[in-house]
Amino acid sequence: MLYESLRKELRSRKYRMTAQREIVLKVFAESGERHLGAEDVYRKLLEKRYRISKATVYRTVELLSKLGFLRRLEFGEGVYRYELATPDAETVHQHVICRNCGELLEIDEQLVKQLVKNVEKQTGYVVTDYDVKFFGLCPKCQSKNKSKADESE
Amino acid sequence: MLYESLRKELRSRKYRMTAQREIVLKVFAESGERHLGAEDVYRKLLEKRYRISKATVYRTVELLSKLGFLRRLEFGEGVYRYELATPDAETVHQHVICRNCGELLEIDEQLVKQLVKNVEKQTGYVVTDYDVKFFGLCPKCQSKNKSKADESE
DNA sequence: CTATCTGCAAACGCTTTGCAGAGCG
DNA sequence: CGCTCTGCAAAGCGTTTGCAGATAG
Repeated sequence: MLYESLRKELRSRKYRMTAQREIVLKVFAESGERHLGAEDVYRKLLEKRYRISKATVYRTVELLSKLGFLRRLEFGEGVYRYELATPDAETVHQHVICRNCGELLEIDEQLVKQLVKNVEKQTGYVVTDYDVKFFGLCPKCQSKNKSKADESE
Repeated sequence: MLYESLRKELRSRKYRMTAQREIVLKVFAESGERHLGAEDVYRKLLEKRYRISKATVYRTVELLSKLGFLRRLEFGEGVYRYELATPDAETVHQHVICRNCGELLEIDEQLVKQLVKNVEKQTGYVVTDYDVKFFGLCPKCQSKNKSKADESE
């Protein structure tokens, strides 16, 4: 299971398995929320009475990303967020974000895949990963908001 | 010209035209580099012996974005960058970024436009803007790097 | 055992804020 | 002249780092 493969991956790269690393990974595995910042993880651990230092959380989250257990995201808030990277399923998700209410919707990966192909062809790059975000108004806010769009941003 | 339209836009929104605002805009208009962080702008001003406070630079850059003279970008470095938003030409650009050497290439906007259409259709959102980044290896680094891909990130 | 990892606290870099004085309109 | 803007310095926030002691293997 997950922690076993963490152990294996760590060993194969000459890192050590520690309680802290397992616990941090567990936060992601068990958390309902999907996009956690390092700071969020730290707070969650405090709530659960785990005594892991903030520095370790930051280091761990980065390590877990490097190992492929987490994926680093970014929504232009000035914070890095992370989520569980389930390597089996295709769970990369690109988003449409409502500028008004903040609603966040995933978009069909297939649409993006197509684009990636074309980009590779056009640029000669090998694309290993990507980050696609669309901003706009969700259907709900389209009907509501005709006026206050100006002062808000 | 540019500073005139800045003056107008400011007045129409009840802001004032100040030397600082013009100067900051000029930095973008005259700078060769395209993606400047607020901190970069501040340093450039220091070099040129302009005595504008950092706080003003931050405030100005934000204001200029709000007014549509600048556009805020973001490349996952934990810094906001800005560029001149030339409203006439279609200068939105999406990028392919090399994970190895950092080279940054623009990709054809048309490719992305297509995707936007589909996303709107599928989600019901009105997409006002977007942010599309691809990461991978540029042709040069593809040939060079067969080995050190691991430790680097 | 010893190299890696952790905790702590301090440092960091970017960004924001409060306030008193400067200056645009 | 009044209201906005600026400069300054301090604080804020997320993140990183140096170091001594703890711990995995």
